[in-house]
Amino acid sequence: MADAPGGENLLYLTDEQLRKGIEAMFFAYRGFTADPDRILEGMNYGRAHHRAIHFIHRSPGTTVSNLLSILGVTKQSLNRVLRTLIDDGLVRSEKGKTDARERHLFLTEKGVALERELSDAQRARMRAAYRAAGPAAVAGFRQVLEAMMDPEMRRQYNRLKEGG
Amino acid sequence: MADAPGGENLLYLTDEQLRKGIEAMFFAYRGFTADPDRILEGMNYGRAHHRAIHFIHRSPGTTVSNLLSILGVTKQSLNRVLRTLIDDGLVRSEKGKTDARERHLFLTEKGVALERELSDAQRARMRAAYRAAGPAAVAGFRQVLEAMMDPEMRRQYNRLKEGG
DNA sequence: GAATTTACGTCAGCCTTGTTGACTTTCCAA
DNA sequence: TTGGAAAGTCAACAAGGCTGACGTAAATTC
Repeated sequence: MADAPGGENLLYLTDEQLRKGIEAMFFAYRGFTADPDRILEGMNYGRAHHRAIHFIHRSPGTTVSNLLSILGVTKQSLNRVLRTLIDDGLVRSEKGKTDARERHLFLTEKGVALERELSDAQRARMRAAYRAAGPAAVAGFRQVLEAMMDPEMRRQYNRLKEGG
Repeated sequence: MADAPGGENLLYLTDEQLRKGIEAMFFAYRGFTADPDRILEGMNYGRAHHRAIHFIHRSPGTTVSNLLSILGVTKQSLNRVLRTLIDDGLVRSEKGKTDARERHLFLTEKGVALERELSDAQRARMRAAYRAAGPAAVAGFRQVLEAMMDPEMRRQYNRLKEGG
């Protein structure tokens, strides 16, 4: 075993190890989205709707611009999705009280029901994976993912974490 | 601390922990693809081209149908991407010797160069994340991702692992 | 009070990347 | 020799990104 000058074993940083990690991310993300995708297909919604629903559920009353910065898309793109969700009665949009330019977003009962269905499916897979891997692996999993984020995204992620 | 009947602490399986994992996957995947996306933007290619290039590099001489099953898209979708890569001289397609129906795919020098550029960027981020998290965390990371895959994808992933 | 900025919505058009369906060509194997 | 598999192609369509331009209402600043 070749150790680094500092004494730390760096075999886990070889290109081969990194490539395995890259491929693991690719295949795992497919699994990660597979169940919600299956539920949404055929009901006129897609992954974009799922993301909006998730974060509105997560932060009820969030504004459009806040959602924009979390999702990292243009307002035109988000608006198209939000429009259908509002028209279909899954999301409610409320004019702000202190700042009437803002729109605060909430899930309706119907929206909550779909969110539940989607997140139940996604959590079930996550739970199975967590259970199979064990608590120590889960801690490592989260550490690596967090380190992989762009700083701005890490801020968003941590802001959500605190809030929850 | 509430332990499970079996004596195992299951706090890491709470809905809250699972939700954090879900959000971590979402934000981390954005970071994961950000650097290659940046390189590809403006040069007529997208993530689909990156994926094709990656797996052709990974398994030189792979057939179209093998690539299809790895990427999980339709042949029409893959063909469009492959067409532009072949036309632009990044990929070479060779009629099979033992089975002439098959097309074996290889990267040209130009293709290898782009693959290198893309994977260098992606590996750099991965390496930074791995280094920040440490070897134990990396092992856990890979364990959880592997457990999250669909069985068929896990087979693909492991086949690639052995090969490499 | 007027001008500017901010938050949001919307129209129009474009691109990538996914889909289905229909069809042809090539070639292996029964 | 014929059926079926592998590959490629054409056409059409949808989701969901993007840019640019424009409008409106409300807040802020000058």
